[in-house]
Amino acid sequence: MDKKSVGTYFSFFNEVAIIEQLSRAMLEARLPNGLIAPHFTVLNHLTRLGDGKTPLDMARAFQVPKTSMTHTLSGLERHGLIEMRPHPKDGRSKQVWLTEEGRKVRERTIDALGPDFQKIAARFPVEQIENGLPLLESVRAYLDKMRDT
Amino acid sequence: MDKKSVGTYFSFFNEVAIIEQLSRAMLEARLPNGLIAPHFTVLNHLTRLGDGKTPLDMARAFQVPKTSMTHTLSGLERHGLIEMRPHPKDGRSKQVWLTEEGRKVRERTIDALGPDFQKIAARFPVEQIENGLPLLESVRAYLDKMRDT
DNA sequence: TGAGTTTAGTGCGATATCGTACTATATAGT
DNA sequence: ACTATATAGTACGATATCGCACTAAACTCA
Repeated sequence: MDKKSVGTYFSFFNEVAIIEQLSRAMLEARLPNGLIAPHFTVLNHLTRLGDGKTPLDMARAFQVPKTSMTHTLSGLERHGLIEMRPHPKDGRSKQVWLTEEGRKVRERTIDALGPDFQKIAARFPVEQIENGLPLLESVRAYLDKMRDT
Repeated sequence: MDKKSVGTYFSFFNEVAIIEQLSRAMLEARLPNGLIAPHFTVLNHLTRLGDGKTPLDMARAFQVPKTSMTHTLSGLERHGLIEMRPHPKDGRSKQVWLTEEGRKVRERTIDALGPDFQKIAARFPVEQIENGLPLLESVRAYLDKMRDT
């Protein structure tokens, strides 16, 4: 592969990494003290897709090592935002449930992000973001597939 | 803003975060022991844009806290991949220079990534990635601008 | 030019990340 | 059913991240 092409792929992943850094900082500025992005991401995931998921489900969903997920969940539990219960069908596994407080924190955070999203929307209409999504989704899916081969 | 739009922006940043996670893992699998993605990113930046940059230059380029950059640079220095020199014009500042070994490690890593890029290129022709880049670049630039206002 | 302000970098501490190794349970193949 | 293998989760340790507080140098502007 020629150097210019390699450079293009590098640029792509580099931009992605910087946006990740900036958007994470933006989110964390709105989170209550002691919570960081991965905590919120879990709350949001469970709210949108339903709770009762297993830790491994979520490690896979975010593509983080399961050992990192254990740590994130223990933080959320310590803050009383989730509850861990044994899995009814699998003795090795657990289920993660949102508490009332967990739902509230998620909602309040989204509200707090309002002004930030307003600013972004003022510059990037939702259609433009929608147009960009399919490429990101397919790259993500492909990297995911690459990983377990 | 309606919920659906908020969801779209969230999805966008969520995809970005997952791609960041996966691409970082891909890179780190090819790095020599003891080096992680931020180390490589610095080596690559200095190679492409020229060394002699200050730590703060690079913290800004990657949008990481300067205290994180200090840590990353100390790791690179410990591995003998960069050299820190006092800044000739500014007594508060420093300059970061690549060592021969630093250039080699960067080059070898890029070579080692060859097969990964091949696979990616087989699914996503470089034109497709190029088409996606402008949106990412402008989102990055805008978030950057938002941050210091 | 001196006092106040800004900027570059670091020390430190709390917490996060993640690889390795482990335990317990489940599943598969015979 | 019995053994071998695979899977879910965690303990632990090395290192990374990043906020806060600090020092030293540079800049500002009256």
